[in-house]
Amino acid sequence: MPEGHTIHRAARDHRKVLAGQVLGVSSPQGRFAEGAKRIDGLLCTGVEAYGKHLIYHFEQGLSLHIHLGLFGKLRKSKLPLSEPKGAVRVRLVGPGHVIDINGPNTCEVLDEPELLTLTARIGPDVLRADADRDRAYHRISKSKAPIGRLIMDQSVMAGIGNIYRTEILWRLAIHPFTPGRELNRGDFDRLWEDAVALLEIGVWRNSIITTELVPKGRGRLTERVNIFGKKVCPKCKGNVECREIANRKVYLCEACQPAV
DNA sequence: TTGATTGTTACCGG
DNA sequence: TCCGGTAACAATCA
Repeated sequence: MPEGHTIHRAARDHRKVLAGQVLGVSSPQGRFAEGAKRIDGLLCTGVEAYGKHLIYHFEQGLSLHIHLGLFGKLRKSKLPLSEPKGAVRVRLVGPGHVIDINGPNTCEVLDEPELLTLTARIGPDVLRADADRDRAYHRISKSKAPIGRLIMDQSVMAGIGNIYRTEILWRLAIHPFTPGRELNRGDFDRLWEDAVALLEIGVWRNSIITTELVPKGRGRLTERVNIFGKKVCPKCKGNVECREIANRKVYLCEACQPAV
């Protein structure tokens, strides 16, 4: 489920619901390491996203670090408490709402130095105002690795996942196997700005939407993409190829995204 | 039961 | 040192 937009959306939402409140924190299906620092009954001082990592800040310099991985899910519901559904590893209980965190890849309490170590290894996040895009360009411009690998490398730039990778490169007519150092600054800036725009739409609509024409109206918002998982290129009607980069499927149109 | 999946990390060899 | 490949882990659904 989670690319960067999911996590940023949760951070913005959970901040409203939990920040400034003393939380009950439990682990119905135990996931905290034995001897982990306790955060239940502490004041939640903020919620923040760094790429796909979600950080709940608490008093005493402690924070809860969540990474949903491929399968994890967040579920918010109103009090009163209901039975946890599925593999709930952490349950955050505020004055009016409950956040259940199902099947996260990472779920740990960090102190300040540990949080610094974590954030230091996460690249500039396209959805963060403080992101330093020059840092991302610096890495990309020096690498011969395919751009399809680099933009999904969270230490190069954070937030893009497998679907956005395919969609962004198609929108910019960049072949996924293009070496990073072949991109000029203009290409990179367009790529960065398209990532920001698409992920912001994702946050707003709570769904991956990369097509230009999104039907208005109140219909249920489902995922709308151009070529991810498709057979026919919507632009040229040609064949969509499916290849692999970094062990994940990437789709491309050889006609619209010519190799360099 | 099998396979696939909007993710990450550790480890190994070139 | 860097880079690419592989395995492992996570949970759910068709």
